[in-house]
Amino acid sequence: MGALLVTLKDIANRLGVSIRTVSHAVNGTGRLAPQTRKAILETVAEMGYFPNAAARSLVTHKSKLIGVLVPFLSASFYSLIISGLERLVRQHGYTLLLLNPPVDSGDPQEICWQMMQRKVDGIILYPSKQIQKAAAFIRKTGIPVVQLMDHTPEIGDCFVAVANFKAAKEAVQALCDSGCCNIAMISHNANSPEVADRCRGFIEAVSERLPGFKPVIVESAVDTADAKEAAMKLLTSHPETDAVFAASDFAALGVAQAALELGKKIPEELSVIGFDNLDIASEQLLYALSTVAQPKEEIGRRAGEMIIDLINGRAVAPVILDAPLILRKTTRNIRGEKC
Amino acid sequence: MGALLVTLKDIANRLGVSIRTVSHAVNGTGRLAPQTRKAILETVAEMGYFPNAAARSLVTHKSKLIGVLVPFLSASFYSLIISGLERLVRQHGYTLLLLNPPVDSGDPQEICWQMMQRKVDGIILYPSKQIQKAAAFIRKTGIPVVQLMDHTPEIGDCFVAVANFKAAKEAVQALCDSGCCNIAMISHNANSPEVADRCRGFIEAVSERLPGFKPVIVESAVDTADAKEAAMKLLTSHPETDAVFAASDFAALGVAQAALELGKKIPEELSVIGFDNLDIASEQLLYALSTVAQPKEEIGRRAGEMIIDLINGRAVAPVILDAPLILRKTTRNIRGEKC
DNA sequence: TTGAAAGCGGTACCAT
DNA sequence: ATGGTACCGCTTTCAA
Repeated sequence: MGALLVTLKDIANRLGVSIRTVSHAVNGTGRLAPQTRKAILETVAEMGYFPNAAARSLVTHKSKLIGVLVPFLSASFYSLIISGLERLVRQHGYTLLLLNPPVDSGDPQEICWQMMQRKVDGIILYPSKQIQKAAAFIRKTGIPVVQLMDHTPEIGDCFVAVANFKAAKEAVQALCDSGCCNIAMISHNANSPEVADRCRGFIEAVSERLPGFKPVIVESAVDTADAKEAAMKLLTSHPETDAVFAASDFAALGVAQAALELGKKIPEELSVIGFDNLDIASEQLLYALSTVAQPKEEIGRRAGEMIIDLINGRAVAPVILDAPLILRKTTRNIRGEKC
Repeated sequence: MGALLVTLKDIANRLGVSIRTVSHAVNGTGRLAPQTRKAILETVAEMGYFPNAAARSLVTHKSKLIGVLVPFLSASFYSLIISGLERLVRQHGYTLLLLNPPVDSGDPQEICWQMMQRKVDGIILYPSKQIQKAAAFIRKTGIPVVQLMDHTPEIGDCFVAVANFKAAKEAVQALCDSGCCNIAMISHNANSPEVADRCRGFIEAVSERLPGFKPVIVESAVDTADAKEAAMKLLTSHPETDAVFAASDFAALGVAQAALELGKKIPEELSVIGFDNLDIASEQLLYALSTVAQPKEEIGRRAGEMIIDLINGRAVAPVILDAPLILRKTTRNIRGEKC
């Protein structure tokens, strides 16, 4: 077995050349005699040398590290984003540093510190309430930041998000088109702009298509059980409801549960559309959920491209992706008769 | 605005003390006059200093980084493991370096290189076929490794896995107990030991409880559509089948789809048990899937504890976790009459 | 208790 | 085309 730690110097000594020469051979930089380079590369392979990122980082002031800060890893939502992201940045020689602190707990500064200490070249994060508190701190470091899904100006204005308003509006329009005229919405208590935009989209679609109709919007947690409870109240107090637009797939499933329990037929008596297109939507045995599909991998990919552009000093514009509506079994696709 | 890069030296100069003194103050090491320490800490806060991990790593030969190498981030399976893992290691001052290379493609050595260059203190990985090729390389570096879910001796013998054999056996026994006597299994073509153990558990349970019965095992990909196809063949060629044990939740769902399409009632005419307990199992509207629950977060947590013990030179023993059976709607819980 | 200084493994500038 | 060398920011002996 060879040395556990082969350095440039070791190679240089072995070949009787200078460290600088070996460095250039390894990096493919500078001008070197082809023969010299070849000899070095052979020795490098033979001795099992690989560069020490820390040493390199220390002198170049670059870490080739990208910090990722997302709230949930659970629901496969951010996981897919990260999957797309990882792939892209790796192609550019970057590696992900993954932070996944428990939601809204712990000192945001402390979390950021971890990334600062590592001297990450860029940061990709979801601007949660908690993180927003560290906005000034993050900004002051001057490290490029790409925000995900949402966008807080205090942190910066590079972000990749989804056209929530448009997507929601289209979903609700589709509901109208299929003949629904008593459409309600299940929203989420978070005062997050994404959800707010979905509400606005809902409201605008309704007011355009169903003039005079006063839609009801109820709130629930992003959780099937809680949404079901909310939906039970909604559907009993407003039995005329013939469609529900939910701000998440979890909520949509809660609605469907409630409807089923109340003996409402889906989609004949009640249409349901969710948001996100998680596995739980597509993999329903019966009642495969109609939903607004967030392009998760693409979001990750675009965020990756953006952060790399930023790191390289290129100008970038925010990216807002369309989220197409996927009609499955919880909506009537045939155009029903108008109310 | 202050300097973008405050160093120990800056602090030392400002206070007229030596670098060493500041270093000790920051790290809480060494003996220092309380007043000196206090003054330094104040200046540190004031100037917004934070240590440079690269510099520190260079001299300590420790990176406080743990490399994570898992195949899928998609199905929320590894995501949950990582979630549990991240939380634990962060409490110990470690950060995760996340690698998620496309399954079975790319040079395994190259992937490992990324971690070696970063001088990760420990590695947590799923020993895929691809990674196994780099076993010797990994081993030679002497970096502690904890394997997930499976275990290749060439890589090492620290791992946290699940008692697949036992869990599968218990699941099938439960099927027998509920009165099923024509039990089939959908397995997966991967020659992975985990899946093989599930098959063994299935076979042993069947041969103990249903002497003389020759069970059929068919294979499919870990994919609803493919499993459905396999199940269609199975259920039509063996219409007497009254229960299917699937090696994954996806496969189980495929089976259920096939059954429904063939007009078989679940669970009255066909019981189905899956494996993993993913969201898609628990969040089924109808037919909430009975399944073997892999304790994902705990797997992550235990792997985290193990790698840290390893890093600290403590002795560790492999961990094999139980995976409890969760009975939901796709099994008859009432004890049916024996065949 | 504190300071000076020697590296850790690289990069890059300045000579040669 | 190549060698010598001054750092990068930090930890850690060794002296004082």
